Formats: sequence, structure tokens, C-alpha cells
Amino acid sequence: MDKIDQGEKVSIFYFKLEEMDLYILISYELDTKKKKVGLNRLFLCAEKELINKYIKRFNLASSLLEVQDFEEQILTNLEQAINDYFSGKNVDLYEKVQELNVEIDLKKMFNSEFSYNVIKALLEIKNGEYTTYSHIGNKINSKAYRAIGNVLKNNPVPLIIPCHRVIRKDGKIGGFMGIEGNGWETDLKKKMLMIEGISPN
DNA sequence: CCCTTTGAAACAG
DNA sequence: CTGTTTCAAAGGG
Repeated sequence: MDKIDQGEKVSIFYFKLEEMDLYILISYELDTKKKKVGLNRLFLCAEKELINKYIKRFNLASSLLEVQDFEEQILTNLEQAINDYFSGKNVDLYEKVQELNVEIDLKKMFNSEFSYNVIKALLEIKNGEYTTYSHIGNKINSKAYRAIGNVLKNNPVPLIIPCHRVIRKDGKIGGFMGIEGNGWETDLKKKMLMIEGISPN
């Protein structure tokens, strides 16, 4: 685990998944009083080079920093939980993350009423279940299916907030992390659904 | 402000 | 498969 400074408040760290060649980069803020980690963003990519580019693009310093004890513990647990999930253990990452003192500020992440409602409806879909864009629309009383897709596309924390559980009503897999069609992104979405016991076409 | 454009979609044909 | 419908959000006058 390498922690890297991103200025005053925000830190990032990254790791490689054990089960596959994917890298995960997480940005977060510390709450030293509550001894919690506030999750800002989770970024997935298939090549380590992209992580380096990402760091440079956001003008991040590459020097390693002191990591506080509670912080190290939380981040290690988080990394472990994500690896457990991909190794097929039955973990619901959104629920797990709360146990680990990782906070997700939904109102800050989804600051319009519409996007907040979309995410609230999504979070009712538990591990082992799936839903469709139109079903979410029904729940929040909206026919703006494509707008719902936009909210999910802009999910700052994929894997954790389970946008992968939303597929198209016609049975197709739909997009993932902004990407439609073939690519490692949709393969990953399929894989996660299979881990959760769902086999989409 | 108002107008236009743009969507990990859905539907009808 | 191909239009058409749909409406929230973002961007440009």
C-alpha cells in the first residue's frame, strides 16, 4: 500500500487486485477526530501506467507520507474487503465499508435531488439482486431512463455503490464506468454480477 | 436566465 | 435492426 499526498486534505492510495490485472486508486479524506476515512472516489484501470498518468495529471506529489495507525488499518481492511469480494466471498462492499469506518457522503456526491433519489433506489438492491434502468425509474417516478444512466455513469465510487447491478431491460449488460460495448469495463461488470450469483447474457 | 445538446435507455415498428 | 420518445443535466449564448 502506497499513500501519496494530494495536497492539504485529500490523500490517495492504490493497489493491484489479487485476482486479476486491475488497479484500484482511491482518494479519501481523513477525519482524525472520529478516526474515520471519508471516501471521495474510486478509480479503476487495467494498466499501472494509467495510474501514474492519473497521478501526474492531477499534479500529485509522489513522495510517500506518514500514515496514521487508524488510517493504515482502515485502508488495509478496505483493500482486503475488495480482494475478498473478487475472490468470491459473499461481501456486500457498501455494507462492509460502513463497518470499516469508511464514510460515504451521499448527499455531497449526489447533490441534485434527482441523482440522490437514483442512488437511494439503487442502494435498496442488495447483493445477489439486480435491477434495470427502467425499474429504478419506476421507483423514483421518472421516465428519464437515460438521465438515470448518466447518474450511474458519474458514480464516483463504482464497486462500492453498486451501479453494476443495473442492467438493461432487454437483458443486455449495459455500460459500466462510462463505457458501452466491449471492453474490460463491461467484462468487469459481468464478472461482478456472476460473483454475486447473476448470469447476464 | 433560456435555448440547445447529450446521453451505461426504452419502446414501437 | 432502425427511428422516435424521454427528461435531467451540462454547456453556450
